[in-house]
Amino acid sequence: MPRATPRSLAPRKRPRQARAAVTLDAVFEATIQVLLTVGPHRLTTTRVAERAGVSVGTMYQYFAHKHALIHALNERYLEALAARVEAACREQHGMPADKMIEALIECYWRAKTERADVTRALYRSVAELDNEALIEAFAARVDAATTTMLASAPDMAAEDLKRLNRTLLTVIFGTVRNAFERNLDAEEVQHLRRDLLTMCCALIDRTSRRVA
Amino acid sequence: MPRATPRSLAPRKRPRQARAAVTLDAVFEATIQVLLTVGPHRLTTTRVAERAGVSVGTMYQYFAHKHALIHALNERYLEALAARVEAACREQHGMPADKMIEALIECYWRAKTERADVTRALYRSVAELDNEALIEAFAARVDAATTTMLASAPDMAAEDLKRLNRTLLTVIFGTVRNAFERNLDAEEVQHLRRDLLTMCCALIDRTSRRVA
DNA sequence: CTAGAATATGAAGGATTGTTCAGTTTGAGG
DNA sequence: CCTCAAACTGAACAATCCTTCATATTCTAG
Repeated sequence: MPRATPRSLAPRKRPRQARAAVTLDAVFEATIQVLLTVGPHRLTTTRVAERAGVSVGTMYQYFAHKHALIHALNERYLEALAARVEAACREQHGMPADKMIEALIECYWRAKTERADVTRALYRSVAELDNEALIEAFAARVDAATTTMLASAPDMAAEDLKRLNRTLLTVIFGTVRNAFERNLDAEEVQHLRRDLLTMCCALIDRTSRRVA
Repeated sequence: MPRATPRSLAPRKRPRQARAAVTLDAVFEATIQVLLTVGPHRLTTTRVAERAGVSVGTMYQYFAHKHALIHALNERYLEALAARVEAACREQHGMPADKMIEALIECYWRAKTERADVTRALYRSVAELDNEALIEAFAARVDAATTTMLASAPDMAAEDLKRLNRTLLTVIFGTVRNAFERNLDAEEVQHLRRDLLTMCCALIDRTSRRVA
C-alpha cells in the first residue's frame, strides 16, 4: 500500500496551542498567494514567511523543507475536496443516475470555482512535487464513493460499473481542468456544463440501463 | 493580437550551419530528459548542457535565458501538434461526423502517446512558464481546423456549431490529459477511448443532426 | 506565581545556479 | 590555402535561496 505521506514529507510537529494553528493557516494561505503572485519557481520560503507575517524559522518548525510545505498544502486541499465529493455521493444515494451525475458535476465544479485562485495555484504547484501518491489516494477515495453511489441507482444495471465509473470520472475531472485553463466566460461555462451532463447521461443510457 | 513569442523569449539567433541545428536538437532532447529524470525544479542549464554534450555557453547563444529554452520547447511541440491536428481535419473533410470525431480522438491520442515521455515532460514544464499566449495560439488553430471540418460533415446541421466544437475539444483534450495522469493499462485506455467516442457522438446526435 | 514547554525570531552559513565573456575551434566561401 | 564568420568552450562571478540554531517570547499547568 502506497504511503500518502513519506516520512521526509511529514510535518515536523502538530500545533498544540491556538496561535500555532493560526500561524499554520496563515502560512498555507500565504503559500497560495505567493504561488499566484510570483509563480512556483519564485516561491521562496522567505517570501512565504514574509507574506504570512511570521519568520522563516517558524515555518521550519512545522515543515522539514519547502517541498514538505507544498506537499502539505496539496494534501490539505485534496483531503477537503475528497470529503466534499464523498458527502455529495452520500446525499445522492438511491437517486436516479441522472441526478447523481448532475450532482457530481455540480459538486466538483463548485469546489473548483468557489476559490478559483486556490485551484489555479495548486494546478501550478503540482509540477514541483512528486504527487503520484497524493493523486492516487485521492482517486481511490473518489472512485469508491462514486462507485457506491452509482450502484445504488434504481435505474442502473451495471454490466461493467467499474469501467463506467472510471470513464465518467476521467471525463468529468479532465473537462473541468481543461475548462480552467481556457478563459471561458460564464455563459460558455454554463453551456459546457450542460453539454457535459448530456454526454455523461448518454453514456449511461447506451451502456446499460434498466427501467426503474 | 497577442504575440505568441515576446521579444525576451525569442531565440537569440537561428542556426546557419548544420552542426548548429544538430546542437539545438540535442539541447531540446536533453531538456526533455532532464525534465523527466530530475523534474522541473531541478532543471539546470548546466545539467541540460551536460546531457546534451555541449557547453552552457553554447546554449546561451540560442536562448537568452532558461525560461526561453523551456518556452521554445513548448512552442516547438505545440506547433507540431497543431499541424498534426490540422492535417487530420483536412483528411476528414466531408466525411460523416462520427468518423471525424473518431479520427480526431485517434490523432490526438496517438500524438500524446507516441512519445509519452515528451508529453509527460511538457505537462510538467508548463507550470514554470507563462504559457497563456502559447496555449491560446494553439487553441485558436485547432478551433479553426475542427470547426471547418465539422461544418463540412453532410450529416451535421449546426445549430450552434461553435459551442458544439468548443465542448468537444474541451472534453476530448481534458480527458486525454487526465487519462495521462492516472496509470491506466492498455485495456482500460481502450475502453476509455471507446466510451469517449460514444459520448461525443451522442452529443452530436442530441444537439443537432439531419439525415445525410 | 513559577517553571517548563511550546512557539517564534532572523542573522548567518553553505550550497546551488543563472549568466557572461574572453578566447578557441570549426566550417564556408573565394 | 586563407580569411572571416559562425559555433563552441568553461571557468568565474554575482545573485539567490534553503536551512540552521542560539536566543527570545509567550503560553499553560500546577
